Amino acid sequence: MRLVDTEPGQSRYAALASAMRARIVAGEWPPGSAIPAEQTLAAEHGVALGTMRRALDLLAEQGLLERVHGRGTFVRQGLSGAPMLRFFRFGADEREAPRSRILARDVLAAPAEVARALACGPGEPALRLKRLRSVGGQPALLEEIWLPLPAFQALADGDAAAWGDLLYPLYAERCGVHVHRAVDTIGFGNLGAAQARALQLPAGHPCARVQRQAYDLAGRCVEWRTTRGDAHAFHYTVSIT
Amino acid sequence: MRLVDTEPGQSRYAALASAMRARIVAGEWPPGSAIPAEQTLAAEHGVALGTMRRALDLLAEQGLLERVHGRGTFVRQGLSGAPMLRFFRFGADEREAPRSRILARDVLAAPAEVARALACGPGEPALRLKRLRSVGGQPALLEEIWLPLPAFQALADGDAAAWGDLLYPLYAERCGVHVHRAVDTIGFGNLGAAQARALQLPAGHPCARVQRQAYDLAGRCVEWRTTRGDAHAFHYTVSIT
DNA sequence: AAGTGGTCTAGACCACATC
DNA sequence: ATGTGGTCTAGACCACTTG
Repeated sequence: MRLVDTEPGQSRYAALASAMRARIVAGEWPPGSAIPAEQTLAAEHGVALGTMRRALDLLAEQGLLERVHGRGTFVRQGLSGAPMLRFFRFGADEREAPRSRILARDVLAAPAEVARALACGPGEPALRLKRLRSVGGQPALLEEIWLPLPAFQALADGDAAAWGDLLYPLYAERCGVHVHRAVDTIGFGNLGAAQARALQLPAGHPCARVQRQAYDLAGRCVEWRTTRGDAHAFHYTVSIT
Repeated sequence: MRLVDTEPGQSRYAALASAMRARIVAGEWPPGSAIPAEQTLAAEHGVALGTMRRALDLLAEQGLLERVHGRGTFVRQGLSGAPMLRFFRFGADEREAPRSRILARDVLAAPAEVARALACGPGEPALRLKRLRSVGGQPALLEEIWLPLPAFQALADGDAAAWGDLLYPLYAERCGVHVHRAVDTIGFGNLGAAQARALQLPAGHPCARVQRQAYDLAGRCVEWRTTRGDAHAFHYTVSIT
């Protein structure tokens, strides 16, 4: 029977949740796989079923686990799509899948801000991508993406044209990196000359700027991205309570 | 003992939650007051304590109730502040409370879009406010606010200069309207000449536009508001999982 | 001390998915 | 049929708040 350190003031189920989180982050059950049944885990930790359920519910709320009635409890896969387009409304048919094209791929010294976020030494080499996303054949979003380098070496080589339209599944397949959480910071700016050209807009045109930092299960920042698109196409809804 | 219709496929606690929601919306316990103890409610409905707790937890998650250990369970007051400024970063000292000034107050026929949202007949009279919010003495946000009219008659009369800096507490005190939920839609645009003048910016300057619809406990739209501020001061962070 | 919500238990039974 | 998660019960005990 596994014992759990119970800090005073910490409830049993919270301690159990931490313990389970540690086992998941350590890779005991890889993303997408099922963890043992509630009964098994409860017995293993010597607690009542309800207490273990409470712990697992907590982790599910936090997005670490996914519970499926009748099938089991699973470690969540990475974020499915890259829902960058949810911030924009372009006239084109929404059902049509957006297309991606890699405009540039270079190994460069990361700027200070990027290096700090990615936790690689300042000036250390990183992989930089420039990417254009199109909707209905029209250029819509321009992205600049920084990836830390030993981890993403697999993307520095090979044919980028064969990558497909979604990056996160690619990260998972080719580099074993699962994006689990992301923080987007929205701001406003103006397009530089080259950026405007890529988006077929006049230079200096107003743009919405979304700066994203993406994290894996262990909380490491694994992607630093800036996305720009026509400010007039920007549209976002927030519900507050 | 109160009985609850249990639709097939609906769990007991969900049905209980609906029943409690109805009693709250009906005003059985006004905002800010405590509801009876869990034990009492459980007995009243003839269910186990755990089941009633589950129902109340659900309503708490939905923001309808607020649970306080040792004191009781309370019907939530309206949204505390009007956190419109969370969308912006102005240079001024953040600790300093923003100030408000009413620029105009008129009873007018509501435009079609507003009338539809407020569920008053198109062209029926409504109260329109124009309001300027300043931070550190500098004009920052310009607001246009529409309120449905029999309900807000108390604000059509009296001295608007004495209103103070927050509107939602005012709605509660003077009109008995509690704002419980709001939906903000963000976009970018350009300032008209008069708007720019009020904000001390050049005409045509880019602005962020936040369109808010606020709802009371019963789900009625009780406020329609558009807020504009310098697009370059706009700044918002979203976490996704 | 009394009343409130929060935690934990042990067990029964139900609903869903799979073989 | 079996195994999974979801619901519900009845009760004990703990932690926090108030008079």
